[in-house]
Amino acid sequence: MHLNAPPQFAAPALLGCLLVRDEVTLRITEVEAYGGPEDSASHARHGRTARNAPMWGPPGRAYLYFCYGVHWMLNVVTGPEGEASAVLIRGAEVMAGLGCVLAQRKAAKETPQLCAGPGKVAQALGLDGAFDGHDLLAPGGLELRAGLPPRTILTGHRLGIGFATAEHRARPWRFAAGDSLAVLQRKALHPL
DNA sequence: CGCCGGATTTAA
DNA sequence: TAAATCCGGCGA
Repeated sequence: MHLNAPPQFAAPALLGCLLVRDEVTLRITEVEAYGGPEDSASHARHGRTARNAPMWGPPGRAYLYFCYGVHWMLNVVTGPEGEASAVLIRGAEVMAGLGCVLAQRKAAKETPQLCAGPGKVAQALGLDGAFDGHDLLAPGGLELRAGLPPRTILTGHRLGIGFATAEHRARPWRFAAGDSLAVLQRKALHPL
């Protein structure tokens, strides 16, 4: 993991890494990079505020926020402390604790899309605002660990952004594991 | 202080 | 295709 790097470099490095909480272990399959004030789609676009403060913090911390009044979104803070950037965890596969995940997700059985989507990932891990700012590299609570990196990586544009500026098209912001089906709109991605 | 709209999910 | 359902940030 190279978290002390710009988000577009840290993002693909997070693919295959593990998110562990109690008996649940998820393997990250899809991520999306977000930058600082210069990134018009980032929460940091209006500068530092109470909500996005974790984005300016040291890498390896969690940044969680409530979206659409419905779902929590998990980000891994990247880049050097003092600069804002983070990587949204968009999808994952269940490696352990399937029973817990099914209960959290209120699902009857496992499917490739069980944890495909940022809201689903946080729900599967039972996360909420209490984990905002949590140190993912320290033991306890929610942990980020090295895992099995994908053999190939897919890349493409961001999802859910209602506009597409030249900056957004200039380079890829979304990355996914080529060996996984836990990826939304996989057809929109292409090999790195 | 009130309004607008969003890094989404699910069900109809 | 729309509803669910909050709150951050901006304009007044």
